[in-house]
Amino acid sequence: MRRKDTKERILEASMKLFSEKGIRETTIKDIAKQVGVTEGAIYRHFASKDEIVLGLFQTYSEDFYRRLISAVRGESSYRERFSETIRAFLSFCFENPSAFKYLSLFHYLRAKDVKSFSPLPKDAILELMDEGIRKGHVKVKQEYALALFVGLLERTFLLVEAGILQKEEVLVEDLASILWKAIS
Amino acid sequence: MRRKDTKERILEASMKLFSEKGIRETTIKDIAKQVGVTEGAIYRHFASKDEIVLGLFQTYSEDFYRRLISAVRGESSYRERFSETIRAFLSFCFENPSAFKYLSLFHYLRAKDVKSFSPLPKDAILELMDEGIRKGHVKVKQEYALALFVGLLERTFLLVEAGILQKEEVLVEDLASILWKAIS
Amino acid sequence: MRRKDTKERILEASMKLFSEKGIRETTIKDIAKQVGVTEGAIYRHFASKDEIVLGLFQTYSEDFYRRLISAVRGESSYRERFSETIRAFLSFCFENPSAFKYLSLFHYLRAKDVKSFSPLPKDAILELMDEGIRKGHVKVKQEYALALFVGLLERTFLLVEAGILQKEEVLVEDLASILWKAIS
Amino acid sequence: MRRKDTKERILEASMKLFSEKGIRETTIKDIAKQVGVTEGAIYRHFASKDEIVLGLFQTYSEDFYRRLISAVRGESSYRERFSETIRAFLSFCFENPSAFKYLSLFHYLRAKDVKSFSPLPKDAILELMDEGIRKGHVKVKQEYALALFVGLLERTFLLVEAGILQKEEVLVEDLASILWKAIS
DNA sequence: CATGAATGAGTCTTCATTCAT
DNA sequence: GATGAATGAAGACTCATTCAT
Repeated sequence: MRRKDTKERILEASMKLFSEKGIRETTIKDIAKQVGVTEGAIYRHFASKDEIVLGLFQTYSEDFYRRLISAVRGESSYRERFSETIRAFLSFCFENPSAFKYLSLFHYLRAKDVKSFSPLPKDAILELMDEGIRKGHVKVKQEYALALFVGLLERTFLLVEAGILQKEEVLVEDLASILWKAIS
Repeated sequence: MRRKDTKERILEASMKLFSEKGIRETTIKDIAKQVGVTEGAIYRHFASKDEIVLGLFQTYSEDFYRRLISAVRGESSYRERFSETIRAFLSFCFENPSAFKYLSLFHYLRAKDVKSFSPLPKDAILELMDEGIRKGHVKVKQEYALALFVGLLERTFLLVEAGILQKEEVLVEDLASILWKAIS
Repeated sequence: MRRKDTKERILEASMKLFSEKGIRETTIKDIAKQVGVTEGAIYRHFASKDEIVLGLFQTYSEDFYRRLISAVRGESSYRERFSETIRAFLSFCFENPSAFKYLSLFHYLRAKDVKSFSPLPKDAILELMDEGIRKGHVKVKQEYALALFVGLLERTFLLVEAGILQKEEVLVEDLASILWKAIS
Repeated sequence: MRRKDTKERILEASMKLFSEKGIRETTIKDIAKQVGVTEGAIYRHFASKDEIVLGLFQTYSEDFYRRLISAVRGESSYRERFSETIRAFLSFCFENPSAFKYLSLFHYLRAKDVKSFSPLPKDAILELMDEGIRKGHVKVKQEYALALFVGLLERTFLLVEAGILQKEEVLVEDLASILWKAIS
């Protein structure tokens, strides 16, 4: 069982370590130790450290996008889907804090590489905002709407991570009504 | 020898490179080359790479705070100072894009070290929000107000940096009215 | 990989080079070349150069002490053990000239570090002298007895090393009778 | 006054630092700081660090030799000159502990360079022993006599330096009678 | 004479990657 | 599949020495 998915465990360990200490400051040896194997074993599953770094971004970026887009394209009313998307965003953050932090870090350090991935999570939000503008719900510039949406949720997550806000206190409905007010 | 203050030029070059490529991925050699000296020369001015890293954070973090707090503690009405603070925030970002990016990156990579610096830019924003809550202008939780304020402005800046938004299109008054609506 | 124990060979090469050229003037590269590996390989076996330096002192200091103390605590008469100890001293020197020189050098350069090691070779000699004083064989101050014993033997060894005296000419019994006369 | 003999002060500072920390581990900057000038100033007086290192050995080695040989070639009886030489040896050690330690260290680290200096202090002792053998006072091999003489005095000095023996307790006459007994 | 910034050749150390077992 | 010794290219840092002022 354990042995089965060494590859999976390498990815998990890497993401954890990358998000905690940074990519460059995490060594293959660190990852190997965390997984419980030796350095050489990593190379049986990945051709290079960068393959892990890139693979990780791809995997989690896609996952994040899929969760968001599925909320965005739901069946319910626009306002309900608006809330659902916020919920999906925060679920992802709180279920995988390392992953979310890793995605942010990757944006900072590998801005150029980000461009080769598509679709990105923000594309889901943009789709939601586009629809809102077309339907008249969103009255501010699309870019501001995106900046507000992502900015508020990311910062909220960071405040929780920093211990300034308790996860339990973060209410999707509060955030949804604040954002809704801001953009309409 | 070349020009007056090599030390100043080392700091500038470092900030530029750090914000572009990351701290760890910028070498002393890179910095030296950018400045036009050899590696050894760096060490006449700084005891270690980390002294540059930390010094840079201190310098710009203080500068950013000072600009913000001076807007926050201005003479005019609360609403005017609210706008002024946004203007101060964006001025800092657009005048020193590298510096702003560097500060963000530092938060990601050296979260623990950040705690030893005080006051931090966000303390100025918190002061503004506190006053707003006391005076009844701000009706959402202080943390959300902070998250909204910083989140929107940071994201707006990043969109400009990414070329998605033009700097000329960013109007302080638009952002101020969006934020004002969101928090009241 | 080459032969069985690279670690052992690193220690041997280091001691040889340290005793010939000095510690600081021996580089990791020198050691690696002597062993037939590259610099990086050294660090698989030792965390730092100083770990080699300290480890070497510990190993040979202990070995030297053990040989001496076993002669000091032998079964035979005091006078016989006196000779045996001289023999043990010189055996160590002539079997491991590098080691003996290294121990001396370490005393000169790292006097402070020496204090953290115990027991030291001189403790064996002191034990012998103590017994001699108690039993009335040794009539000079303990410190002079120690200085004479170690001083004569060390200098004799150095004269051999310098080619002034031939190893074959050094007779334990001659030295023993000289020392015996001097201290009684 | 002070400024006059910067050269002299460089030599003194160097010797002190070399004997305390080692030659390689003392930097030109260390020396400059101790003297109260900057690095560049050193090079106005000496062409290189090695010129200091070598010059220092020459100066003190000669001085030591001169003091010893003047005792050896005195007017009094052999036995008196024997004591005088011991007194001269210890005077040198206790007046310039750094110098004596430096001479020893130099022997360890630059054994090959030592050969190019002549006469060396030990030549004075050898002359004394030669005469003793010719006149029948010394009955042991010349090399042993040298080893005993130098070995005892050096070790005695080191015991004082290590705080094991008090300088006041070291009596020339005690040492002289011990040595005399040993070699006759 | 002195300063101190700068050079450049090293020195220790790290680490992604390879490979024989 | 896994191990872990070894490689080799870099990276941070040091320091004797030079030189413009």
